[in-house]
Amino acid sequence: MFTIGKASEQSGVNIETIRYYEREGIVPKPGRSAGGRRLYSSDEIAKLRFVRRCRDLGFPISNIQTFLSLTPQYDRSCGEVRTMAENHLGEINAKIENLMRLREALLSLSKNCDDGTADCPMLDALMKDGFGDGLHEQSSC
Amino acid sequence: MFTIGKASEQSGVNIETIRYYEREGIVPKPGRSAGGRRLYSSDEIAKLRFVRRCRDLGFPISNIQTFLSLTPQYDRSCGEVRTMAENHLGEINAKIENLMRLREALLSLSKNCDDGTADCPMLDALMKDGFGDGLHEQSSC
DNA sequence: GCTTGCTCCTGTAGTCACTACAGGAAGTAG
DNA sequence: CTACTTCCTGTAGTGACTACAGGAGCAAGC
Repeated sequence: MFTIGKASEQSGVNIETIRYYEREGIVPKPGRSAGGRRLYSSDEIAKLRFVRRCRDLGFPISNIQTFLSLTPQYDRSCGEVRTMAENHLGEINAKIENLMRLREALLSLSKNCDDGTADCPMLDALMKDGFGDGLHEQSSC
Repeated sequence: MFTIGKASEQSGVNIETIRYYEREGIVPKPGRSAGGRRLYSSDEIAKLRFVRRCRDLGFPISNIQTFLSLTPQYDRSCGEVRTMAENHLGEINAKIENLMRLREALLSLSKNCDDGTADCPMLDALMKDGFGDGLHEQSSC
């Protein structure tokens, strides 16, 4: 059994975050030592690691809770997991697309700054009417 | 002069968000009508629109506050704006890269789900040791 | 046995950029 | 005058943590 510090080290989850996960019921409450300290088994640490990896992959906690509730009956879970992963992939793709459009917009704004005149063309353009409205709607390009 | 509803419509900033910007000192307090309602000039609405566009471009509020403080003396601002825009571009590029790596990881995880066996290989892999640790460090690929 | 220093405890508040809601007042149209 | 809409203030909630205050447990050295 490991204290929270070791569990944090081994799982890669911050100590404060572990306590937060416990408070929120995302991971089960661990046992305690005589002095009241949390004690984690290797399985519990593996669960923390699992949560961290899912978070690293960008899954929201709500998804991870579903994952954790599914894991005992693996045989049913695969379809659900796949659906959630696909939804998540869709969101990631949308985010990438948005960021790339945003990058283009920024580049086109800031390259004008090279001309050395007194005014800043970038702020100018942002102040004017009509630029960049509807940046996040897919109709305009 | 326009009420907050019209200002919201014309600037594209939510009513609650306008009040939030005022509370936080991001935009100056507008005048009030006899009955105590906020009244916005076209200039103030333009400022709100400017804030929204910058937010759409992903700038944090702190940057936008700098932009707004710079705009009166345009002649000095261009360099600073460009620096901030370039920093911001760097962050956007990093985000895009991370998301793309993340997409690859997810794809490679979820495509195994096709094989129709009872266990979910995706959750399996995430539970195991060694997968995906250091996803967000740039050393690993 | 005692001190030092580290780790841990609880509980609360702060982060970012909003968003939502409750309970009431002002303004407008018929 | 009534009904309806818009607005007001103030507070709390969102997601996923992070930080801090003030105190307690624990191990090692003297």
